[in-house]
Amino acid sequence: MARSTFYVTTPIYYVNAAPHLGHAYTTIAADVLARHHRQRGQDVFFLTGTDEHGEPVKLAAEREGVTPGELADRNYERFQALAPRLGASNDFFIRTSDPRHVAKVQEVLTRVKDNGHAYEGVYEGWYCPRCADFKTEREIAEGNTCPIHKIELTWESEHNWFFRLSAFQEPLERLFADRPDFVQPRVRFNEALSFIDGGLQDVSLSRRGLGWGVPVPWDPEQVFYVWWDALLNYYTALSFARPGEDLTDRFWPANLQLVGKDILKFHTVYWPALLMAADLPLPDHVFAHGFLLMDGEKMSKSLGNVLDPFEVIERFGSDALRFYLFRDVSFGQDGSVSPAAFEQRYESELANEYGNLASRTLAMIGRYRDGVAPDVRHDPGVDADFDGLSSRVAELLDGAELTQALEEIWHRVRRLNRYVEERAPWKLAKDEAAAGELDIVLATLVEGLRVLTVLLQPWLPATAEQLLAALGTPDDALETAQLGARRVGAVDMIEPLFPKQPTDPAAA
RNA sequence: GCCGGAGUAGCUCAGUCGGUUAGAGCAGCGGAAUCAUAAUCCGCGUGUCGGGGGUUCGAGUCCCUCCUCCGGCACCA
Repeated sequence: MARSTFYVTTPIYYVNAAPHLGHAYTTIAADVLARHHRQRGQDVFFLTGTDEHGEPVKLAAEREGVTPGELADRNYERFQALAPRLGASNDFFIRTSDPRHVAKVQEVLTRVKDNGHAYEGVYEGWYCPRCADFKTEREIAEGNTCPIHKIELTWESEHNWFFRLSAFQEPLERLFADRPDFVQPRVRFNEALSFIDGGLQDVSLSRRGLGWGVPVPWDPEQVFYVWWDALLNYYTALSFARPGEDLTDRFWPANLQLVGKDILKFHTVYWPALLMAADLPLPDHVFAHGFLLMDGEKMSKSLGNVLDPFEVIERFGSDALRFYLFRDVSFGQDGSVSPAAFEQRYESELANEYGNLASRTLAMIGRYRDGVAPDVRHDPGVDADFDGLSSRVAELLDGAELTQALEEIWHRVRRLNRYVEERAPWKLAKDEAAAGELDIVLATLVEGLRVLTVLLQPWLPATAEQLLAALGTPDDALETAQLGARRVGAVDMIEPLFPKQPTDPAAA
């Protein structure tokens, strides 16, 4: 069924703004999937990076009195540093300012032109001389002025290059008809399709006089409109991510491209059209996730109650953030997050349910069996609860259902806590005659804990590594996520996995 | 305006092909237990499944209609 390779991408992040929770969200989602597919033994490539060209970067640089390249360098660092802090395992980090990317973009877009999909045309519109760019209807401020420079706009026309998007009307309609899972979730598929059904018009391929971008090889006074340059990163990166090696044939087309719903159109209309124009195969799926809201509103720093990923990581660790974001908000939909909700989940689920399950299990093995898990088969009474779990998780993650998959696993965390109460090992321990029964209970608990930890690894990589090491079963391959697939022996006593934290008064 | 979603317990949501007394988590109340990070477990819900109409032996689940909220409707990276 599944290919033996798995290529997943995040959007490349625009260096004009600082990294925030939204960036962390997409990166973590991609990472969960990348880690899961590695657990399946697949050859995985996970790409993220920064988008550095375009007018907004140029303007921001001007404001700060630096060159666009200097601004990009500075902000790139912050995004590049974000991934490891999130526990992300990306295989490469692309910058669109990389000369190898630039060269590849030129190569692909030249082919698009050679294939007859580019033509010279005239773009007309309201123009701001200071921005050196055209303004769209929505960007025009009161009195026909530039919202940035507060000066009057002039009606100008510019000769530049156009991409024949209209020629892909029918191919795109066919794509959406043939592949109902090309765009996920369904609501985004509908949105993209309705956009296409509205009739596609040609779009600018290049901009004149901007300077900060990928030069058009056949018309050096122009640079490619930043979206084309940006979209192509998913393809170009493979050609130079590994020195001396071209990974393109191995990983292209991508299996899954994660995007935010705000950039749906570019990834589900422009992008497949561009690939078709360049004779390149299309990705299997584009998945658009929703927005994280604060108190039901789009995140806004001015409100001051933003869930700051760096602060959360600082206090609770990256695993806790990774868990929370997919636990509290159904992946694919919009949902609210807050520091208070985070702390609630952290304490009740990570500390009390899962963390404490590990603590009580290890403590009982320590206390009753001198730290060695009994070498007996687990209780068949829990088989029904674990049978098919790992394939169910895999099936859900194939549909990028990160929240549902996590929910399935969490049912079993609760199941094991219930099992402890049902069997009351502390009572069995007082009865010599029940020693065999106690062995089974302890073996079942530790084995169940091991299986769940393997399954939780994509969301809780640092925790899983630590706990599996303590159990002496470091293998986290998905095939080991079956009761009885491994046998735990001597275990190490470890500190609480998710120690309780004093409540942050600012988070109330 | 057009198109697409959504409206289910106080809160957040699940409900696959229509079928037994509509579910989960959280919050609340009561209880049990003591292995554990005083962590866990059990019990407790008179919900007009947005309103109305229809199809059906039977509808939260299909059809019509109305109301409310959200999103999309082109160059914003």
